[in-house]
Amino acid sequence: MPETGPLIVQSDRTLMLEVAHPRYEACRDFLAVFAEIVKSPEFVHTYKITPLSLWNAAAMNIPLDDIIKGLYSLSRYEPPDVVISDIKEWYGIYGKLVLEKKSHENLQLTVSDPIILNRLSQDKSVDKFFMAKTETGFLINHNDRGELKQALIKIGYPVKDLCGYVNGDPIYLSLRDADIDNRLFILRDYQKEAIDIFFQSGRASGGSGVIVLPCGSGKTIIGLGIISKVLNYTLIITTNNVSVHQWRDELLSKTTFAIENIGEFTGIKKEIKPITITTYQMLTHRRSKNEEMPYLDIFTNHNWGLIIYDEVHLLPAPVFRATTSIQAKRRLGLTATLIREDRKEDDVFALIGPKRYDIPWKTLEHKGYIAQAACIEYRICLPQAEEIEYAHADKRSRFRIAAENSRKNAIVEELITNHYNDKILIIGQYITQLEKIASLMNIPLITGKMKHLEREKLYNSFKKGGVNVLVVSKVANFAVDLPDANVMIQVSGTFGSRQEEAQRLGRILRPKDKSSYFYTLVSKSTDEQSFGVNRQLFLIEQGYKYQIRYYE
DNA sequence: TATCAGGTAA
DNA sequence: AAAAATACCTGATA
Repeated sequence: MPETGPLIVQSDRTLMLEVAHPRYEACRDFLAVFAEIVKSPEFVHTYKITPLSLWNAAAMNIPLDDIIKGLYSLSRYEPPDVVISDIKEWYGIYGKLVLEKKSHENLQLTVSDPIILNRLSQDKSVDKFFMAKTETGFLINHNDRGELKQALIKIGYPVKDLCGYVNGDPIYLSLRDADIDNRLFILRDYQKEAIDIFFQSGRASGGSGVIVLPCGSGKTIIGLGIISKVLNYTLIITTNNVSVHQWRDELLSKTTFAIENIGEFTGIKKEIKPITITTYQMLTHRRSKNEEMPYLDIFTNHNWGLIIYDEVHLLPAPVFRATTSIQAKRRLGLTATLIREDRKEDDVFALIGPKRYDIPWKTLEHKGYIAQAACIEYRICLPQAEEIEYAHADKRSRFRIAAENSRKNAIVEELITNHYNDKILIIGQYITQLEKIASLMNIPLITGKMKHLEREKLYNSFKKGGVNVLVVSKVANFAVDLPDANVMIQVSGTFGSRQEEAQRLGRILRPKDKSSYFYTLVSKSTDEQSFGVNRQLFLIEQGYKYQIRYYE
């Protein structure tokens, strides 16, 4: 047992990782497979082992032995037996409950552990699904496939679903060798790998599940690749209309599929075609509360063979509900983070499927597919008057006072001067704050109020070089058409959203000659600073380090 | 027939 | 715990 590892495993199942250790990076990448970061101060990062990450690791066929051996070789002291046996137990649960097709109507849930079998037959939350008990498990109606898996994961038992899929109506298309502008178009190695793994898993256990890849790494193309393998009627659900058009344009540009076979199902057009693209809002729309959702039956009213859930971390609850009833259809979730701020990760696991593929952001950076980025956090004191206001304010107003710290403006100005050769986006939470920055420095401001045509004009001059700095509100969180930049200055952000921070960094990661800079400005020793810490967790897990600079 | 303002929802 | 943005529908206007 080496006494020099970077990791300390404690019996409360937390892991402490020493940042300055030479094997820090190896250990961080190792932990990403089965643990979650919970705190990341300068010297020691804290992780916790979660059952869900272990199930995802098991579903991706990462050997348990690798995890255990890795822990021993990276730990400073011998890992406590309780932790090792917990890991073995949690990891081992995946695969102990297997759902298979028994007959046309019935499924068989096989439980290969007598203790779990016994426990399940007495559990009130699941026994209603059991039509009959067999020697090794239970008989289930195929209509309960989704609800059962959801209920079981809630009590700690993920199900390995081997029931297979029904095909939808057939289509034909293939990927082009060159896109519509005749640029040669070849799948990158990881894109090919993701497509193959998803499709292969379709034969044995999957054909459903989630692919996790950074923004700008070509998730849409992976979707197209999977459509071209499944070759069935496909429903694509995404977050907004711009993204609907982007999917349509990519289909036209990169596949042989004809435009008359692509439908848009949105507020403007109500088309159902062999490949149909719609939005979550469309599906969950209702005129008023207490009314039903008129479009939610689109899932079952047509013979889809594949459903693609774009940005699966944003999937709304009613779509989860609708998804429980279409477990026999192939389902692909695409996302950059898998983290949901509402802690519904287990619903994604049970209803869309386990994680099938992911690749760390830093790996893509090393391969040159995404740009190198430096993350810098400025901690800025409040000016005296605002400090007093902050001290007297109630909890609710505090965050906003800290966010709108007027000293941030001077720092923004300084950063713009330093980056005179770069493309800069200034992004923030509050319109008043953004208006002030925009008018002080005479920079164009884009908010949700601005008409789309006018936005496009500004995007264009930013792209061409007439404008090099833009101030943008939350529109930039969703705007798919926002041009590339290489500097982002975040003057304020939503409370603790790891997801938002990741998305914003993703904005400046398109590969280019210059490296990228992500500045985040927070008021020192305020609520804003502590929320900032939470925001950064996901990116630190992905290998980004935040430099901290102070402004007294 | 297309477009816009106003209201609602999550 | 809070603000902003989006996308839906309806009904009016040209």
